[in-house]
Amino acid sequence: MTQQRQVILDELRKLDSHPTADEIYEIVRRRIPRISLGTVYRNLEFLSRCGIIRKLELSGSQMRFDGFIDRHNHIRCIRCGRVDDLPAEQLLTECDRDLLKETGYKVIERRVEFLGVCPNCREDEGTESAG
Amino acid sequence: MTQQRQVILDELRKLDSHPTADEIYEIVRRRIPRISLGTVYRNLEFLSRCGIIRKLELSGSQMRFDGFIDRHNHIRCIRCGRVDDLPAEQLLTECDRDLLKETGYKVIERRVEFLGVCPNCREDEGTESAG
DNA sequence: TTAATAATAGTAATTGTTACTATTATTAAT
DNA sequence: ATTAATAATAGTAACAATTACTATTATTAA
Ligand SMILES: [Mn+2]
Ligand SMILES: [Mn+2]
Ligand SMILES: [Zn+2]
Ligand SMILES: [Zn+2]
Repeated sequence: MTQQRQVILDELRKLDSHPTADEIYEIVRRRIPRISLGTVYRNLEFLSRCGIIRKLELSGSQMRFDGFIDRHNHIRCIRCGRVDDLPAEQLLTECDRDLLKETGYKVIERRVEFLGVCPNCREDEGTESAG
Repeated sequence: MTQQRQVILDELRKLDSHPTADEIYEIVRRRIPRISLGTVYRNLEFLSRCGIIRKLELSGSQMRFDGFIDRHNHIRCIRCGRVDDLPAEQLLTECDRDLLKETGYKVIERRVEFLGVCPNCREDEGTESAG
């Protein structure tokens, strides 16, 4: 834990706004004015690989980061881009109404993406030493 | 409908692979060798704005395009990046097993993102002329 | 202290995408 | 046909997010 890494982690944990790397850079700069953007990216990558933070690969191009690693989903505003947490397993149609009450968000759309291993790749795994 | 636009649409509709703009460019080039990547991007944008194709903003950075606009979700291979269709409303935990049978995909993770309008933006809408 | 290791700052390179511009194609009016 | 107006193109430049590179600085282990 270098000073830079610690400050990045500290500042990220203060936020519930799921900032981009650039936003974190601007915040950390107040405490470490000479830190470089590369260091921010490198440490965010490091921390998320260690499972200390979460890297959110939401739709849209920019990566966002989350200081809280408990299992939860997210909701994004299609107007301003803001990303908020979603109470754990609040899901699907029947929840849209509850969500309005609980978070104030009017749900317009839901995106569900499954991640898995395709048949081809599963075959490859079988072929290898010990998938 | 220019020739370029038509060929882009034709080729996209031949595929079920949800190609990136670059992949479409490479394919269309075989029929129109002098087409430019800019034209491909411009027409994909145009076609998806018209609702003729779908632009998929899945997690991960690159945009993908879908010639089929009926409502369906997608599944991506975490190994090779391949994106496949998902039978319409197959959803969540109990489905993982069925998905394995139906698509051959071993589900590792699910990502659900809600899109909506945040409380702030909803307030703004109220303030404006006619939301 | 010196050598080995690791992380950094600063910058350059890469990548996906969009914007710009001069040229070419299409249409409508003469 | 000839012209003018419009739209789309090819090619290139600009852009923004991210990653890679490199010389320097900090840390640790002999
Ligand atoms: Mn969160
Ligand atoms: Mn599809
Ligand atoms: Zn908003
Ligand atoms: Zn695969």
